[in-house]
Amino acid sequence: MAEMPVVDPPRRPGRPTRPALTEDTIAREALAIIDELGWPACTMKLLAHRLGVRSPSLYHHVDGQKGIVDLVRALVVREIHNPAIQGMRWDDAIRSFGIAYYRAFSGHPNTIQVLSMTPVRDRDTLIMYETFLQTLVGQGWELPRAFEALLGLEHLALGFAYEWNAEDLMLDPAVVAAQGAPLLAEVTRDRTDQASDVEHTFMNLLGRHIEMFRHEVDESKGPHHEHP
Amino acid sequence: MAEMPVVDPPRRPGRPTRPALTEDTIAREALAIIDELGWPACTMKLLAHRLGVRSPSLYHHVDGQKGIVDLVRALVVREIHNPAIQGMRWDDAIRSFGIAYYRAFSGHPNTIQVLSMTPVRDRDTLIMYETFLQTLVGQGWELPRAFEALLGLEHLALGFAYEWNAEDLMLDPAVVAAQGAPLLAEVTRDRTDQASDVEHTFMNLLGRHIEMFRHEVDESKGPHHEHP
DNA sequence: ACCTGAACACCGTTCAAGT
DNA sequence: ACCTGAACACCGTTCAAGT
Repeated sequence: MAEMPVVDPPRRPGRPTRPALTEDTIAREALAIIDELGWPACTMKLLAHRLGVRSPSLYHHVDGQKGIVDLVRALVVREIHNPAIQGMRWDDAIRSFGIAYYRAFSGHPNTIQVLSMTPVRDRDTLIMYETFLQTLVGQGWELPRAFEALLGLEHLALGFAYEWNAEDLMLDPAVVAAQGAPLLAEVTRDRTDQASDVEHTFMNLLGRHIEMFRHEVDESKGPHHEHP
Repeated sequence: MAEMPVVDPPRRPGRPTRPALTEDTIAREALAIIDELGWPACTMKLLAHRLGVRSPSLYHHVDGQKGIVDLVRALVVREIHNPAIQGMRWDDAIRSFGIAYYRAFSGHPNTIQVLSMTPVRDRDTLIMYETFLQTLVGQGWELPRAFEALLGLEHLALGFAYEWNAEDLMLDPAVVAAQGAPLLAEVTRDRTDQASDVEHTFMNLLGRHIEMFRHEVDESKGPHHEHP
């Protein structure tokens, strides 16, 4: 049988006639690897290999690993960001943003552990935040309250998306069962069956969250009623 | 001047007369490094060095890096866990647990990014969760609801503790200011001054959270009132 | 400008040797 | 049982050489 060479030189040294890489192709391939295999698997070597290139080549297009984090973040944020929330009432805007946020990260749960714990530097993400803040502040919210709402929403959505979808489950049913924690064992055991209910549960909690904000907003508008 | 040897052999090979390490001393030193320098700095080499030992020695006491994560988690959880919540009314139990959770992680913000994204395997943590669930279920909560409350509480507390205290801020005021996001720039710029208000704000949101749960519990007990 | 191979510093982990 | 030095495999990153 004829064999392919074991070590494949994907390309000989020297500038190629047409660039082999783009920021965009790098970003998409990185996200694909993370979705399939998790963050730790997304090494410069594997990423380069799947792009038909050697790892040092990446440094001509991206600012190392931090740059790759930025690119992946921008890719996910692009799924979330909807400029149209500016025209919505604040409660609809919060709901819309929350759902989009949840859905995007449910689709890419393995990105959460790095994206949620890494400094935000890319413009796309900052603009998305700014749009959210403007929408609320434009409707009478105090800025710090709007920022709290943003953070609260993020953590709610990320928590749900991560806990139920991530590769490395926080609570492995097998581990839990081995210890003396029967209730915890029950709730983690059933969890996989309930996967379909998760979005529904999230929606529910999101609604509660919005009601919570509504009370706050009403209060900040003063203790007097319109119709005493 | 007499100089200390540059390379210090902390101890010659062979079994020492008295063990140089303990699970506990390793755990405490690891937490100290993380608090001071952040997770990435807590390498096996530095940890061993600060304990007056070479890195391979650690493997006689701990199951590698994963084992160290478990030890650090147990240390932080020991600051949170309070068995007495079992005797409290559910709303007091939630408040007490939430505050303890927040305070512990505010004191160790650099642990969050690994502890919150790593599988829980240690007994101490599982017992703490189990106690929380038992307290709520024992007062008529449905188990899935109690679990949601636990997750929601964790994410609320972790989010606050991390966002305001961590080494690597998610939003660096300098970076934000350089982009076109004036509201976000304002809120992140002021944030450092407001550090003292953070706990107060958290308490506020925690209270709202509990009220949210109260509505849910009331509803699940049926639509009829005690006194029609 | 852009890809290559070689090289560097730095990881975690294993293990035989020594007490 | 427990610490050591040596060794291994694997990282990210830099850089001179080549087109």
